[in-house]
Amino acid sequence: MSKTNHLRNVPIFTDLSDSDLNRIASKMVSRDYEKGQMILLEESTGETFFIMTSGTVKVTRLSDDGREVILALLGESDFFGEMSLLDGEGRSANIVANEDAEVMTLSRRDFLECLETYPKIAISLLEELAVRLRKSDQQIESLSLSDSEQRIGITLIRLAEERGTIKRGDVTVQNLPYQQDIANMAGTSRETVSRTLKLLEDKKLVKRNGSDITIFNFNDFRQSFS
Amino acid sequence: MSKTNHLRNVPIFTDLSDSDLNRIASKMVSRDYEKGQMILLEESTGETFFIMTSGTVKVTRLSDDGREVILALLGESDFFGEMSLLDGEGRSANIVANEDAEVMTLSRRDFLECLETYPKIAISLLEELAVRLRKSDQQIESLSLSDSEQRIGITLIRLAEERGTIKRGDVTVQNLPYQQDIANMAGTSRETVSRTLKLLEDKKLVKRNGSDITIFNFNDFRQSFS
DNA sequence: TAAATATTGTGAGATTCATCACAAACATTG
DNA sequence: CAATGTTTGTGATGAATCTCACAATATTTA
Repeated sequence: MSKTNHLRNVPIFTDLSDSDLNRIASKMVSRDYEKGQMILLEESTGETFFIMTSGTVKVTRLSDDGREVILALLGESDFFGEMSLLDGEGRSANIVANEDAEVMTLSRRDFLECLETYPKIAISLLEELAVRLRKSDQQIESLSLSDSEQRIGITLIRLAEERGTIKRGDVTVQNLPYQQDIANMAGTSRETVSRTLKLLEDKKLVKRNGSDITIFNFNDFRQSFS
Repeated sequence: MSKTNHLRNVPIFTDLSDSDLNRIASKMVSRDYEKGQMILLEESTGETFFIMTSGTVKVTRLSDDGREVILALLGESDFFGEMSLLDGEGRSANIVANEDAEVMTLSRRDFLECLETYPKIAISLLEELAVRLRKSDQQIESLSLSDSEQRIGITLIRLAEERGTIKRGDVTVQNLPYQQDIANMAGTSRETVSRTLKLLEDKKLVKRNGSDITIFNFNDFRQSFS
């Protein structure tokens, strides 16, 4: 797919004309990363805006003793790197390729110029940040109030909403992340994830099949873990 | 103080000329709220953008059984209500006047028009949302990784950074929130806050005086709770 | 395919912390 | 200044869940 076509799929660029898209695309550069490779490091100051064209990456924060919190999993058409471009602070998170990934990049200067030139992009970006902030707020609530079963349930819902496929009210997520990663998303331990997944299966709320999981009656499921 | 002068103090408006500020101010309406009064309710759809001119409010989420998570405490020149204006979703949080508060409001239509007309406002708003998102991410990390002492320490740091006064490396926060509110900010229980504050005092890291608290050697303190 | 490595499952014990139940201190109001 | 209501302090207890230690699978590599 051409660079322009990739851009067309990115929410913040959808409002633009073909010629504008081309203008922007011409300033972007492609880069490839292998699974496990660090794309952005905490502490480094941001000079680049990234848009994913394939693969997945995880956005994490690391504590001194090496424990990891996963803030988000991003896939095709998602973007990152905008935060430190916007507020000038250093990176707040690390980004690691979760599988082989391909991205397009825009320099700080071109990115900011883009915002000045196309107010619509700035507004779309505001919408996107509002959505992310809302999700963060929900996660803060869930971490503050819920027990581990709830938090793991909510994490499954997040995964299902982002990469699940629906079939008669049931949602299947293929290639569930490792339990350790789910634990790092849910703020719990790997062992607790193992036990809880089994518990959910015993309750007939989900069915596992290798690394796939099917959530039965997704709407009810979501309801009960609201 | 005039409406225009209030606006001048608000970060997202600082780049504007006097005449632009006046134009915007003329569209704003003042409102007063009494301590404890609900300003915004979860679930209601957002039609208004708010800028605080005096007092403080708390931004909360409530669980079904009435437990509360405090996402932020806002004071003069802070603003809120932009989230659901931007992404069209319902409110994600409640806003309650923590003490008598005075705000200026802008309608949805005028707010969005503002963004279109003054790209600089949109960019400033992006910066502000980036800052908030960064804080949320930090809080998610802290809730995921830290024990209650750490979380309470981090909460004290947040409070000190927002409303503390420095004196020879020590920072004093006057009028600390109630322990219940600190607990709701730190994701722990009121009793644990009580015990932990005493513990920090025993360790000579802080000193309490009625409802004031002084954090000794603030930089070290922040360091050790990073 | 065998061996090596990575991931998941599971029991047992230790630990943190929420909760309950009051007591003490502080503030507010008649 | 009682007295009434709020906020804070503190012990005891139990439940949730983390951690440790391995066993059992699954997956990858040689």
